[in-house]
Amino acid sequence: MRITDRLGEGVRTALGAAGLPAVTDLVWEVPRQTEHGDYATNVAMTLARETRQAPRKIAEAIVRHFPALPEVDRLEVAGPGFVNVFLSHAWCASALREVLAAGPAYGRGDRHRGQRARLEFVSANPTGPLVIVNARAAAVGDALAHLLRAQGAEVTTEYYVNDSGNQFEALARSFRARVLQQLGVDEPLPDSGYPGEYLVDLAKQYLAEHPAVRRDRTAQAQAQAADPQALARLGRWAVDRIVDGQRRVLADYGVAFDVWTSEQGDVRDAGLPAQVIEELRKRHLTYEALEGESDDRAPARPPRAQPPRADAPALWFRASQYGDEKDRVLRKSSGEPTYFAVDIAFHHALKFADFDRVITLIGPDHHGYLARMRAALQALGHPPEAFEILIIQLVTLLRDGEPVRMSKRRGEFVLMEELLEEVGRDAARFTFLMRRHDSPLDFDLAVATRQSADNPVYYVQYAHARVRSLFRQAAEQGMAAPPWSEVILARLLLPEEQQIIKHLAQYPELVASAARALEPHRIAYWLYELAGLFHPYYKNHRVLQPDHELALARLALCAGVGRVVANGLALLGVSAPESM
RNA sequence: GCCCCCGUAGCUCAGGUGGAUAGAGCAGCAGUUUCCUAAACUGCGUGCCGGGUGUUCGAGUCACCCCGGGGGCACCA
Repeated sequence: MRITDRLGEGVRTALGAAGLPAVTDLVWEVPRQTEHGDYATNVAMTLARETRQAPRKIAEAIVRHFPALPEVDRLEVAGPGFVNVFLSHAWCASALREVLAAGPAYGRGDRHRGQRARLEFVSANPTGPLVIVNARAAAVGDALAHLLRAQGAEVTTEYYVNDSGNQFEALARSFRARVLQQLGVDEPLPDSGYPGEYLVDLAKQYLAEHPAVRRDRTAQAQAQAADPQALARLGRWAVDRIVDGQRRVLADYGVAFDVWTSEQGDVRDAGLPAQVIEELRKRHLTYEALEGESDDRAPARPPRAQPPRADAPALWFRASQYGDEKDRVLRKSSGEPTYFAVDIAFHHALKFADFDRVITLIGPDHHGYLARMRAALQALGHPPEAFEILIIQLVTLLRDGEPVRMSKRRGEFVLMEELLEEVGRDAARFTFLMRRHDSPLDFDLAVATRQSADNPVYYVQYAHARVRSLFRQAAEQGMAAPPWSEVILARLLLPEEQQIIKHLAQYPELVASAARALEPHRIAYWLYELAGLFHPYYKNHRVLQPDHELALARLALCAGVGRVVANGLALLGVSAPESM
């Protein structure tokens, strides 16, 4: 039973005994200052209005009638009417025992048991290698998957490959130009093409694998003639290689996706867009119109945004009925479904097919898309809260304090694999997870490399390594640790020791709240705090020492710290080294 | 013009679902090693929490307005 539940029972008992009304939601918080106890509740303040009594009087009544519990040392009334609870040494001992008994399972819970969540992240366009911001999304997404699973959710991670549409075509044309260039043809890159060097390498590889093409002037001519079939095949070949490369880099990063969904193969070829358009039409949520006819408000838009005039009508979705600022096109006048329609189909027919929760990590440049997506899904009967979007903010890469300009269009970017090579997987992940995912991040490569020893990740990992080292040392001294249940934890009386145990005891609640809020960075911060408690303790108090009983008790404490550090780092996808 | 996000110490950032006297790292300065790993430890902080109004017993946190920064606003994806 959680200590807060136990304390809650005590308060309820006290309220009853004092003749005060019962409360439904009882909030316990950990005060910022230790003088304010280990836990505090504001219940007296919330009851003040209803009972027309002074908060402090109510708090005093609660304290007076609070039952004697072995977990509780004493209670105090403080400030405007807080009830502060100070926990006992006995409780600390049992809390540590719980950590040691649970082991790797410590921190797991069932808050999200029974929930089936589909979690999509990274989903970079298959037009080039992964870059830095993809590494950030991968770190956050993977940690979220771990977090939700730790709370009992069934999570399927998904990578969506946009292997269709304009960008795919631009890629295919660029690749064809590179292949032709390799064949000695003077072929320029298309205007909106991808200039990166990786396509040159891929072109070489392609020709090496297809010696016939190199010799066959017909094939060359065919490619030049822009046969759509041949171009599509060529593009497909390039995209497959590029996606393979992305998959490899992610695997090196420790991120493996459960599902790789292809926009072309799984959504378009399956005919899902037409189905979903039909479904919306049946609900009378569509209409045909030329540009502008639909919109009586005619919002003043920047002149350059004028779309080309179409002479055939397009099919529109009444998104404005569901909170979007205007209606949106589902089917272009050309008869092609828009990306929006394809995406609705993807969400409605695939993502929501077997899942009750859909979480998608996107870049800030896509956030304008959220309103229309939410509108469409709501129109199709999905509750709006089931569709969650997390914005992964941009990473500004610095080198010696100077921003590194990145643009896929210009072919200038720092690759994810270069980042991993330079700063390492653990440091990269932890750095990303030390920030809120929705706030922009400055990442100075030079600093991260040069001062790698100052990186918080090493501070945390070192706490684990120290514990492991301690146990190696203990073993050498012939001090085999007995079952922890036999160790006299009551010997842990130092304030530092009590404080560390209390910190450890908060871990399960922390995991639950980080999972609920979808904020893995809370784990990283908490681990950093734990290391900040442990290192000074280790420095100032000898663990392995003549007092055998005390040595064992301290070993048990260190085992608990090491255990929870390992558990927490595992949630973040960061390793817990045996030694450093 | 409309919408979204951000604004906390010199810098980078934390500040559960509103709680008590707002924190950490870095940078800077001064120290610690006969001692389980110095990737460590100890000490040094005068912040109109961008500004204003409001809600509340209580606002860095919630609402509205303003200022400043970023992003978005296609029959592109």
